Amino acid sequence: MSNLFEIAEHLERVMRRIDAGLHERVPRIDTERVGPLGSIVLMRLAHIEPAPIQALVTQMGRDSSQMTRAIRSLETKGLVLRQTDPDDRRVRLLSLTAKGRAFVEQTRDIMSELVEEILEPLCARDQERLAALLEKLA
Amino acid sequence: MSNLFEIAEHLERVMRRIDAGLHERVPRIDTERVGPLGSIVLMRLAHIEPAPIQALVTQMGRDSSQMTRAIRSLETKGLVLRQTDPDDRRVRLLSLTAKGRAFVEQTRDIMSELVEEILEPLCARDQERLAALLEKLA
DNA sequence: CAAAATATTGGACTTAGTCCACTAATTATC
DNA sequence: GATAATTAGTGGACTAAGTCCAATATTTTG
Repeated sequence: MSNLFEIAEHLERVMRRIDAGLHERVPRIDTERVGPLGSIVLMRLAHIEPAPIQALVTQMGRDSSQMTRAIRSLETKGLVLRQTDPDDRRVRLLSLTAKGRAFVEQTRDIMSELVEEILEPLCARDQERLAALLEKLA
Repeated sequence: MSNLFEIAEHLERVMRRIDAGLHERVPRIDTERVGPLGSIVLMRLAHIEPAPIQALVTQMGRDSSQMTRAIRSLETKGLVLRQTDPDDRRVRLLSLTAKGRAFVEQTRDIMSELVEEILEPLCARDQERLAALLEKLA
């Protein structure tokens, strides 16, 4: 495999563009001022809700005290609901509120817009090929 | 247009895997303890050396005082050379020392190894297709 | 009952990065 | 030749993010 590092470089460049694109969209995305961690938590939660805090901690590799604080902040902003799990009263099950769900939707829309911009140099068929390849990687 | 947000999600997942992979390789990569910014500066420099500090500041969108300090740190570690440009004695031209070049080589090797690991689910032909598509994006 | 797991709190700490103001040297401009 | 602009560096204040540690309360498991 001659050009593995070239692939790494291309990936890095694409990642940098995504980073930059997200950064300049922060004012439009982060209308609730939840910060980067808050956004990621909400996006993650949209996949796995209802989920115990512990699940977020391990899946995201964060510090549990950090996570507690991040979630409290999301809760006071009305984006997340914390309820004790009736089956195991030690755990708090997190779920998105309607407002939280709307936030995630909005974030997804803007991310789609960004991806569209980045994929612009590819024709529709190539875009689908790329999507298929990326899917295989996951 | 299959689903732009799905592509965004796949990209995000791949990026997370790269992040995680790099993170667990930090002890092997960052043998000179240059930190993440130092690494990026060296990698960037490998492309554009010899380059004035200003070029790094603008290309990387960093604070100039931060860059001055990062570069001084790299210089005292013997990874970078700072020489006044004879054509414009205001600017300092940065270049990699042999040690700096070795560091970049090592980093590239480890990144290649990581990319190889991530691309493992793809056959050789698909890997080449992916490389071609990513190249078009740049 | 003892041990383990979940969540939370408080505090100290590090790192990364930003922002600002200022100086010094050199070059460009009028 | 005086003045303005550019490049680089210094010092200091500041914020944000994240880590680490110790301790507690609650609940479940062995």
